[in-house]
Amino acid sequence: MRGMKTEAPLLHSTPGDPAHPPSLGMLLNMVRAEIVRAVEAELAKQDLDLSFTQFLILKKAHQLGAVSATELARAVELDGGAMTRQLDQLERKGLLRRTPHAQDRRALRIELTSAGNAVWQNSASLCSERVMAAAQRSMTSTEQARLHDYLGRVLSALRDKN
Amino acid sequence: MRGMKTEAPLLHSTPGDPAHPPSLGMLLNMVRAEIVRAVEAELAKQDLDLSFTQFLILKKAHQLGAVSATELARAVELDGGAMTRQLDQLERKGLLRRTPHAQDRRALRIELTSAGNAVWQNSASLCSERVMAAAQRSMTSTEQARLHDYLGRVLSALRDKN
DNA sequence: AAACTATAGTTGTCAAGGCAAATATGTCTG
DNA sequence: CAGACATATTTGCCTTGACAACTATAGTTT
Repeated sequence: MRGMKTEAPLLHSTPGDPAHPPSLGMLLNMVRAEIVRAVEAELAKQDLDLSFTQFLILKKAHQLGAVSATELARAVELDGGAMTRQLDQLERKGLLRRTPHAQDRRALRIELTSAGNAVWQNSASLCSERVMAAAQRSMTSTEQARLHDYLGRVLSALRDKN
Repeated sequence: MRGMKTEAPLLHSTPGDPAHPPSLGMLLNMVRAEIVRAVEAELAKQDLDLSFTQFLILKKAHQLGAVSATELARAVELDGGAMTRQLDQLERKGLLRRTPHAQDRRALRIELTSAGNAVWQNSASLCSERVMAAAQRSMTSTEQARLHDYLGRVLSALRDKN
């Protein structure tokens, strides 16, 4: 069972060892990393100084309208503490604002500023559209739907485990 | 009920969100996060003090046999500096060892110890098998193959972009 | 062989995210 | 109503991973 094959597997490995095809988990990791990288590259090309996380926050803030910080955090799957700090940055950039929540004095109301809306609609959203189009261009729309469906099923299978 | 503070922090799947189904990128993120969480939970249940990254390093070290640190880093898609520190930890735990490479005095030869091999074969590998089985249990083997295929195609589409 | 250039590994630095504690406020129960 | 408990946000602490600088060694060129 020991790795007693021919000596010197040591130099020059090209990404993609034929003997060990990437597992599902590895593939997910790689695809996700590639998407993040591509989106950030597109954002930089538009001279937008936004991390992928910040991009997601803008996206959700635009989708959801006025929400609390916690709701936003859940929407982008980010820890509450991390969200506070990202909101600090985005507020400093003038892209969103925190206002007190009318009914709940613990909570905030997070809202895109007009600048934030403009950045989203005129630049940032297009960046992700380009990347996602590139990502899915090798699949028919049927296949795209299937991929989506499979991932959703994998997710429920994992979450329903207990 | 008393004193029960934190349950699963960010794993709420907000059911009331029909207007904005998760995008492909978001789905990938969620599935990956769920797999990482599940594998780490399984590892902890076996009293293995291993992070997901360390789990991956063991896996690849077992798959590849004796390799250089750089090759291992590429195999798990980890930065070289981060790899150094993970190797420090795994060596301290007695799971692998660094020996000088015979032909290249810059390089190392990373090898699982017998303890490392035992941990992998008797515990750690089974953890991921359980998780991956759970993840894929809702799909037929045809569908599993298709999912794998689609992800591979998405990956090449993104990488061949330039 | 000397001079470049590339590569392996280590280390320092930094930003990001997770977790826990703290604070303020809301909600429920007896 | 009082007290217990839950929730929203912030902050501190810690770990991780990316990136860059550095050292040592290989390989290549002249």
